[in-house]
Amino acid sequence: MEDCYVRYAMDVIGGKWKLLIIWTILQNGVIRFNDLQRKVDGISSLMLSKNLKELKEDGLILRHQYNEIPPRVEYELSELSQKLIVVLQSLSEWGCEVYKYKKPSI
Amino acid sequence: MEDCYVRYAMDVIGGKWKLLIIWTILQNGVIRFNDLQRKVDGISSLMLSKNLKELKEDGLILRHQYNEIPPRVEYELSELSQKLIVVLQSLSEWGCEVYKYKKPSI
DNA sequence: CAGTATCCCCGTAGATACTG
DNA sequence: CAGTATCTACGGGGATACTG
Repeated sequence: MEDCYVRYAMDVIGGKWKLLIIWTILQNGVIRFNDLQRKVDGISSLMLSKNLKELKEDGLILRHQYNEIPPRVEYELSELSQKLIVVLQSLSEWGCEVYKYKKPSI
Repeated sequence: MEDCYVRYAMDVIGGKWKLLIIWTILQNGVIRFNDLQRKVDGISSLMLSKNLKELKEDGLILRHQYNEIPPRVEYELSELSQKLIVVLQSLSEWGCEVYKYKKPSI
């Protein structure tokens, strides 16, 4: 089935938070855990932690850990997720058309 | 937040079956309920019914009902979902890169 | 043929508390 | 600062049975 790579992509960027996290890192460049939590509105440290871990395992973000006190960990986008941005833009345009279809009254 | 149209798109094509259903209708053109169920591997009539209903409400498919005996209902893709195909192809290419990242051993 | 009604399971998301 | 452990809630997805 030819759509299985699409399914694969959806597995990796699906869920409630992942795209929001990627989007936030995109806008901020290198960013730390607590800064990220402040900017991704409403996310708990648990969810952020889980999602960052998965995104890292899927190769979408890079994690840099500095063994300092207090601890410092920085996150940034990988090349893979930067390629994703273009795709998301076209998906966004399509989503906009869906929106217009569903709200013709506005 | 600029990604909300993406979220909107994901809401509409998300879930386990929707892309599979769209893909199947794309390959078959106009198609009937039971034919669709046979070609979308593993789907129950309940799930197919639910998903077709939502896809229709979101403007992705067209439903033609003929009041015959036995009843005949045909489904086909709308223009909206045909525009989606191009986007899905680029998403599929990206998903393929993710796949290559995760399985460098193969 | 083309569905709907009902009940159930399990995985994702979240709240709370705690730690190196 | 940067997380993890534990428990709970909710909803998508599914099995089964039934119908115009």
